[in-house]
Amino acid sequence: MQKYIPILKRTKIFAGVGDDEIVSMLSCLGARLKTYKKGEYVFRQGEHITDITVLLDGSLHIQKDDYWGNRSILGEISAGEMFGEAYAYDSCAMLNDVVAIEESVIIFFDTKRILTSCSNACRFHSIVVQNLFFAISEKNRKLVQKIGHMSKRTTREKLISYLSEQAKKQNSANFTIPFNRQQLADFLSVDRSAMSNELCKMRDEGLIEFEKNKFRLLQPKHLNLNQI
Amino acid sequence: MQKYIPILKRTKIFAGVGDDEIVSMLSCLGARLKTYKKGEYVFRQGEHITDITVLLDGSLHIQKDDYWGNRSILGEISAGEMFGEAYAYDSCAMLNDVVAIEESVIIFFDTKRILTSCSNACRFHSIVVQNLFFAISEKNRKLVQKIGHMSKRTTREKLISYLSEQAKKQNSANFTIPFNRQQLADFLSVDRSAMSNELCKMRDEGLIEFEKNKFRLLQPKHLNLNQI
DNA sequence: TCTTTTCTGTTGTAAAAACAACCGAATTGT
DNA sequence: ACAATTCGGTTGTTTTTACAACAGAAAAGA
Repeated sequence: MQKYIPILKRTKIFAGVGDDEIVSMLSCLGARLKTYKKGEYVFRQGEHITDITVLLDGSLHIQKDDYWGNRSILGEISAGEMFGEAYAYDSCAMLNDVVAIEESVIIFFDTKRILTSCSNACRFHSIVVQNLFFAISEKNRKLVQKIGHMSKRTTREKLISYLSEQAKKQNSANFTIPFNRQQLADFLSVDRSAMSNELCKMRDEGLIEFEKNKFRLLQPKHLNLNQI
Repeated sequence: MQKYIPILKRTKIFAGVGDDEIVSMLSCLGARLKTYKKGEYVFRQGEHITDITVLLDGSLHIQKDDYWGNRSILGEISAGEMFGEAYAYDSCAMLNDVVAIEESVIIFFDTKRILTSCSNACRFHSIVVQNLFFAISEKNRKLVQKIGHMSKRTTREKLISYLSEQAKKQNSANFTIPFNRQQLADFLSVDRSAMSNELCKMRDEGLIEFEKNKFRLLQPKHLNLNQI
């Protein structure tokens, strides 16, 4: 368990907690380690889980099968990431499979013991609860934003929605995005070439300028950026 | 404050907490009431909030303006619903406006006081923390599911994704959905008539049967529902 | 440096969706 | 019972997208 302290220290759930405190909290939180071989299932659809988990080593796929058996991969989890936290509740079943795509080490924390004040009242327990809350909140915000973009009807509107958000976030009409073209297309769930085409049309119409992943929004229609 | 106890009792955050306990917790959690006139802003884009809020009376719109000033309404909040909880964190700014669309009463809870064990250790504090966690988790799950549907390229795939999920959730190939056609189209972000058209094509091809909001999935390709 | 690979933009075509307009059935209200 | 409204389905047109194939530039690797 000791060797994973550096990884745990870098996770959101233990942000602001020192090495020593993490060690003493591992037992307090009822932490358990488990290793999975490549191809082994960590969670299965329909399963009821009660633990919050962090991937310490390896990588996982979140995948889903539809009624007709078609499989799709929803996302990848890499070391240090927390997962399953939204399902760590008795009355709800996992809706996806989680599968190890290489040998992986996972640490399990009993959700109840995290959420309930422990009897020996360890100092950092409330920090962990707050961290957990903030981590879920952040995931939540990102999901809402993504839906906001995806819900637009046309590729152009999706792009405008996304680029507007980035400009706001970076507080400037000039900004850098964390995606290349293919990644942005995947994020917005559109075809790359069609998106690239649309970006260029928008550039030709004088709406935006860009080079690589650096963008600039133009024509604010007499609006000050601060008003937005 | 007293008159809103019945509403609070029905909220997710106070599930399992009795009337008396709610009253005693209101001060413990630092609750504050505020009334908003029609059109008044509850939260503004860019604002940093520190409270978790519940709408006690009235209704609110969550809306967003893009860089060019186009406004879109992302959702409506009605009495008893919690909101803003994903933004109740110092380092993050509200990304949307929240506006009262009629006279509304809102209760504010200081997030820190909810997440930190209170000194007088009221019995139900940990229940509320758990409730809060479960409520956010549930929102999170719903968002992930929605993204799963929306990320499909065609209307047909979106429908299959959504209907598969419903079948799984209700554990039967026969199930009822909580939407009419327009609502389902809005949920999946597609055009109603196009979706209606696609549904009928799928019915003609023998994939599904439906009447009103009752659906049945057919042709499981030799798959048992339990395997999915 | 030269080769290979990745990234981005471009074009054309076929497929799909949005949009608009309409109709009949069902529902609601009076 | 009647009128008005909502709801779901249908059709045709226009717009948009996905898809495929390709090419030049940039980056990475040998």
